[in-house]
Amino acid sequence: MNPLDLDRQLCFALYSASRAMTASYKDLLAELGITYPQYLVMLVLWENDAEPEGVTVKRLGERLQLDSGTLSPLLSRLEKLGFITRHRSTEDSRSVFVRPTAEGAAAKERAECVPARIGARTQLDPDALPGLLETLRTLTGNLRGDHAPTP
Amino acid sequence: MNPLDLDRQLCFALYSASRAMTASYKDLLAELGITYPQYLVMLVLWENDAEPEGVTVKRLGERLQLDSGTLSPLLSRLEKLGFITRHRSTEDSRSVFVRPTAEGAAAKERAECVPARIGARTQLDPDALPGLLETLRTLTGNLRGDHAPTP
DNA sequence: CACAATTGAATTGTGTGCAACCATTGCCAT
DNA sequence: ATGGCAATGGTTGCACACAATTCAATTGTG
Repeated sequence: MNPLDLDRQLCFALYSASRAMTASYKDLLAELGITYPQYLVMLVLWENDAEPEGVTVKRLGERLQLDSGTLSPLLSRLEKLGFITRHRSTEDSRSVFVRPTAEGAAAKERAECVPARIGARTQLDPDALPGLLETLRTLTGNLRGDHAPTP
Repeated sequence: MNPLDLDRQLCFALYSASRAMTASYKDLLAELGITYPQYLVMLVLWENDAEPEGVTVKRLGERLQLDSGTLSPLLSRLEKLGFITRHRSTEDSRSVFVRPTAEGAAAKERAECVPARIGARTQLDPDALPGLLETLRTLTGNLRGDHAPTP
């Protein structure tokens, strides 16, 4: 069998599923006025709303596996939208803390129904979800692991 | 439980896995001199190398779920790289046929080892692969299915 | 046949991703 | 202290994605 058959490529199945997922979020997030990657940033901020200072850009990058080249302009847009503020750390002025504004914090309530609505659209068996999550996480870890030239 | 927990979001697991996969292809495709989306286009062209005319842009878009806004500039780059040629259909001059050049066709041989090398990096049980593919395809279909406002 | 509606690509504009580079800041061994 | 070095975030440049628009070519309808 042809090893290059598109429909047999895991990469394409992932690529398609990921784009379909992002597209499905679009109308729900439009109600909040943000994009999907911006939503991911807000998830991290909402998770850490106990931190009075907020979360550093470095920590956001680690959590989402995004570098400053992606995050910097994205955070600028979130700032302009009034969802977050940025301020340099007084401890170490290399670091920049990101914190939700009152409006950004309030958006959390409106976002709480989003996962369930997406979950319904997937029509997946809820019992199958944890296994799929675990498989994808393992896969991601394995792919990130071998940075070696070519096993 | 917090419904907004990042690590419990299928969307983020997919997003991470897809980006890790694309990143993993990078060094392998660098040997061919193309990017990952360009590789996907070449897969479709290689699949249809029996067609003497090639494949239309429309068909490429259907196969990859990409619109002309993405494909047009991507095809321009593949053309400049010498991998493909484009020519308008004589039957219906709205359509544009895309065909691999000799160089583009020859690259197929060099690409044949790529899926196996990626497969090794995933460290997935080969028996688990078909099930995962099926799950992802079903998921993609379900997400594309409901274009309705908000089930 | 005229002509409105549709189709297929290309173009434009916005927002990611990511590599490469840069400026500033902190750290540390001399 | 101080010169070298790592850490942090910003900037630049390129390549997607995708919505919206444009334009030419075709099709459907009376």
